[in-house]
Amino acid sequence: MSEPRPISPEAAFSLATPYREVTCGELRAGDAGREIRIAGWVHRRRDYGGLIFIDLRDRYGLTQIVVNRAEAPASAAVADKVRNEFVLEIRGKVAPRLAGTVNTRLETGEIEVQAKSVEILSEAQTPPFYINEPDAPVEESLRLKYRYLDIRRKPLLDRLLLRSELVRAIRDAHHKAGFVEIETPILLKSTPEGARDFIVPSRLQPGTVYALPQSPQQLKQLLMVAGMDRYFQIARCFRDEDLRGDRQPEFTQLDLEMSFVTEERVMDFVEAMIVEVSRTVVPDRPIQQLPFPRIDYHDAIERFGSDKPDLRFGMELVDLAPALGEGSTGFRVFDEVVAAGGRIKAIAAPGMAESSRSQIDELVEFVRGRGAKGLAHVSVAADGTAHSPIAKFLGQERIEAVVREAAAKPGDLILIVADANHEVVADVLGRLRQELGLRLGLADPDVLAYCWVFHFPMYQWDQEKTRWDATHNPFSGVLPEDEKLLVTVSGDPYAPSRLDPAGRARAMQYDVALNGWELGGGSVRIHKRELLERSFALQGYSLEKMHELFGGILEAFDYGAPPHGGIAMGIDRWAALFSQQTNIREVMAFPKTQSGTDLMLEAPSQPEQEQYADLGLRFVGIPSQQTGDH
RNA sequence: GGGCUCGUGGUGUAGCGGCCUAACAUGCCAGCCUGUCACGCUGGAGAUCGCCGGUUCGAAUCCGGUCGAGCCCGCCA
Repeated sequence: MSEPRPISPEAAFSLATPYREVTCGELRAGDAGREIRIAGWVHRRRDYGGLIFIDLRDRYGLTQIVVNRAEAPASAAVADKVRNEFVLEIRGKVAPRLAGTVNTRLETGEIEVQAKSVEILSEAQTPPFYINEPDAPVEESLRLKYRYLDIRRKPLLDRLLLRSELVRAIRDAHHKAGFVEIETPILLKSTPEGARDFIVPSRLQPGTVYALPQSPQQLKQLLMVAGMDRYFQIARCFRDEDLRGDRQPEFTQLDLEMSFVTEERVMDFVEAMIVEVSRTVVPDRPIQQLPFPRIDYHDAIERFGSDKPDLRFGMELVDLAPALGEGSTGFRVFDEVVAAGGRIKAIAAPGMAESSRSQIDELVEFVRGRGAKGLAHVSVAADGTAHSPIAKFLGQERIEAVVREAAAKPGDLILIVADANHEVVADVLGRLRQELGLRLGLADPDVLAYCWVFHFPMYQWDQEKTRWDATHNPFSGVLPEDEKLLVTVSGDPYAPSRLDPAGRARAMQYDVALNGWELGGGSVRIHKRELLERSFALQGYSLEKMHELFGGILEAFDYGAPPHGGIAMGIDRWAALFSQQTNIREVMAFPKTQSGTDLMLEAPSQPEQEQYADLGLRFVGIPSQQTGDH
């Protein structure tokens, strides 16, 4: 302890270590003549007998080592044994490369290191896939099993570095804006709403469980009551639901909350933060529109069929009612939909008029798989004339009105969905629009098209449980002008019904979408106890149940809760979009498979009997096995 | 819970009822080579085709089941 510091703080912070003075990415022509030590992995070895080239790699780059058998026979003898992915420490002299042997594709290509000694720090087996050919395809399960090797490869390495920059930029922006970063517990209390919880049995309180947080929602609200004012966290979240390319059982959110704010104020900060982060992390990616478009939820559904519209291209949904006119359309399918109070909408897909029968059949399959009964189409030929299998029902006049209404140009294919349920129409056309937008190359992959979607409905009716279900967050506030709608037709606040005006209430809820992905969502919360109780009653919670589940936060609200609101953003999705990936596993160091297993660590695994015993648990089999026994 | 796709030397693919004693590329091993950088040349080893069962005179190839991976629906504020 009393010894003097061996090295200066500058040196301690530098990348130099006892094994290496320089990294494999930093030597330049100006370093010629230096005697250096360098360490890394063998990227590739080229043996000329009298001359052996070794490309030494670390995460900073690649440096060519030359071993000359005549000049350094001992080093050459070691180099003979060297194989790919061995870890070496080289001592040698930096030398400019001979004329004509400079490698312009390498940042360090002007120099090489003439080895004076080669030491093998670690030997390596032949890896199960190519590390030195980053573009070579490898089955993903193999990459997951040997994730530590995959991370050596440039593409995944670069994405993890970009993610690190993303998180750094997020932290910088928040600190600049006076936010405090606070960690919240991972062992929490189960909450009833939303996704299935991951459960952790308690040993100290046998028979009870913790739940892993689906998000730190309640805690951040408590921090607002605590006066923390501006809080943020890069928070790990857990949801025990089935997986997708953009969904992992554990994932990372930027979670933030602000006090004394309105919807506008939160969106203003978040938008400015997003812009700053984007310009820092991906300066070459243009942001399509500033300020971000703010789209009312109903408009988003009407125009794009989605609450997370991809605004990089148009192809908006068009209501065909005006074109089809009053009375019978002449087409039974449409007439029935109209009679049932449904909707008939369309999109005009540019350049698809010449689609073959089988291509159109494929689109019909696409929409049927998503709940539509069928898909009608009208093609607009190059000469502007419209052709359609349903022309014989509608008549050419109506077909031409459809073309006008859809603003279809020659070469376009108008795709029409009709359904009594207009959610189906919007959803199906929205998905079709997104799919075709990508297929037809209408979406510029470089552009970042952020937008806000706001004023979501507060509730959706849950027919099974006969209650209103919060569409996003049970604490979301209602628009002041809609507060009066939080009542029941029965007059009993604990007896909600489908006909309650609450179904029309709009929430102070906003989502931010990026290129067709939901990037984040948040709201201004209810901070008044009385209103919260009314909202929870509509959601089917008795006073008693409410206290059992949310007692802590309800009590906290009795001690002076400031108006507050915030947002949570998916870091994994953001990183994936920044690195042009459609799968968040590609921006996670150690992701799980679609069945939730970690192929590297072989998790989950069976616990020891002792562990069960400690917890007072016994495994009684999975539910389907149980029923199968009877 | 359901639908679809995939599973062939280390890796990526081809083969899709007999000509397969399984092909190609790359990797791997050995030898040669002093200016390569996806080095080159010569030679060699290496898979019974995820697993189980069935159909057939005959199965990598067809069928059923199963395991694993992926995509999607359901599910997921």
